[in-house]
Amino acid sequence: MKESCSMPDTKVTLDQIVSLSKRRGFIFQSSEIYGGLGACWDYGPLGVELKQNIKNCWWDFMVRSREDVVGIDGSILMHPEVWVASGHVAGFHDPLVDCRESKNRYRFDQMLAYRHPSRHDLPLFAFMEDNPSPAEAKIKKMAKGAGLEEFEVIPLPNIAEEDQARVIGPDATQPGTLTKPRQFNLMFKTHVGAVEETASVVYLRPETAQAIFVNFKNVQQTTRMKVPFGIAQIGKAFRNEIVTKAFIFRSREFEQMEMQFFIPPSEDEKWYEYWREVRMNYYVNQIGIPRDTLQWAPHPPDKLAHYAKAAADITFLYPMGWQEIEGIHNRGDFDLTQHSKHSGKDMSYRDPETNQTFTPKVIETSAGVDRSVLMALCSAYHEIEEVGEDHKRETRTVLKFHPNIAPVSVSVFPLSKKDELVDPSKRLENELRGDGLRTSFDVTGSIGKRYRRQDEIGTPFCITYDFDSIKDQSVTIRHRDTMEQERVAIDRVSEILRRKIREWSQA
RNA sequence: GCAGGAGUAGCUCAGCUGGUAGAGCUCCACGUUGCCAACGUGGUUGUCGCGGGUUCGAAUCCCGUCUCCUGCUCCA
Repeated sequence: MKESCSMPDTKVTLDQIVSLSKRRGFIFQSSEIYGGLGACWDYGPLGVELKQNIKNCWWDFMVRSREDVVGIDGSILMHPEVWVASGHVAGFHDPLVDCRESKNRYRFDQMLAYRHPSRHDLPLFAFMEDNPSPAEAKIKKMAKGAGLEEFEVIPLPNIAEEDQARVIGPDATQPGTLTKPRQFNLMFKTHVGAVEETASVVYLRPETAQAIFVNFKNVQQTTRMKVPFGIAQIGKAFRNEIVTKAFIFRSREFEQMEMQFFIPPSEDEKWYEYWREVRMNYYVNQIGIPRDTLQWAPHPPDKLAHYAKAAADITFLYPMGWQEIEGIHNRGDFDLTQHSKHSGKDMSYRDPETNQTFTPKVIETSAGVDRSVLMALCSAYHEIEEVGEDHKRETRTVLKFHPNIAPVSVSVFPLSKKDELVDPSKRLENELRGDGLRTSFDVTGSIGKRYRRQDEIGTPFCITYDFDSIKDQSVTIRHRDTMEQERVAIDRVSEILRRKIREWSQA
């Protein structure tokens, strides 16, 4: 019997997750043999199972188990006008300026500058349109006798090329530290049709939500759903991120799990509260994330997105700190109103009971699939120090996945590779697979090595078929988290395992 | 985007001031063992991230480039 001591304080690093992901086939870098493509990742055989389980979990919870939510699967390419209506065309094309001195970045079109009309020996003092005071303070110090009232204010984009070198940035002390404005197109552009013409430009959607909004009427009328009800969707979205980050946390191609819940205008506070609670509980109970590694991050009113009335993020304690895993937003009626204006189509809803007509408001829950995968990996990762009888210390790496998301639920081993054990254990595996369990089978190496392999990919249960099994028709179930073993009859294995998985959350 | 660090076997990494690549683990086969990384024997694996330059000769020096990590910044 070995003693084990868990070390929950040992912080997992992103490097450990990246290394394990590659070693065991969870996640590979995209196009690796060509040197990789920035911030793009491929899911391997175990990774795709984990990801699929996470998506299925979400879909079952948000759609199939509820009467008031239905699903859609919208196309990635949409009419370009959709992104004008949604505000993305305007919001995603900001010209930006960097300051080499202060390391700040500014919206070029929001920058102004104080310029002296005649004194070319003086610098130009740039400032943001809502905050002129730092520039004014600098003028007092540096203007060599010229008073503030002598300066004229002009937009920075109107300043001549040759004067750019004299500009002092809003947070800089030296002139000439601002870069030239650069246009960032955060939406991926492509063309419909084989011939590239301006008229054929379309975008890869930067969020899945718009497919839901533009289909609001279609879905409502075909399903005869009554407000309040929700429309859910899982799908890919694309953003040409300037800064990618932290493995699969922020990539340019990613997958979202979104639900837009349509409600009467007066009920938005109530439903906003409701969905925040539902979504937080989901991570704890369905995915098995410890509550103390999850936290709310409300958006302060001045930082809200252009569409949002209120918003809060669920954040998870990743190796790189607290980061967003899901956003719950009160979008108001912004989206339906915008699409109604731009398309000219009526997007309002008539309540059959009150006969009132209104544009529904929307509560959005928007979660990142890839971020959830990373969260699952980070949260599950444990290194446990084992001390053997010979006092040799060794580290056991265990992914403590909730069985709902574990890529493999049960692995079956014959104790020896003799046919008399291999054949019946193989039959047992097939039987379990037939009962809907995700199974694997391993005959190679020692039994201990096989347990450790399964630990490392997070398989919650292993079953060993030994020489006694032939006589007593029983096998050993070995538990990943406790390493305990129990002897059970073969014809009850499937039922017992499925019960353990079902009751896992309550355990 | 800025600053710093790093890219050598599937993984972790060594390889000094230039002399045509190495360890541990993993993996595979056979034998042995028979419930927690066992042992023995044998075996597979590298365009030293990529491109160019210097040199008789480059993993090593120089230039460029790509990718990853960390911090800052940004984020619908």
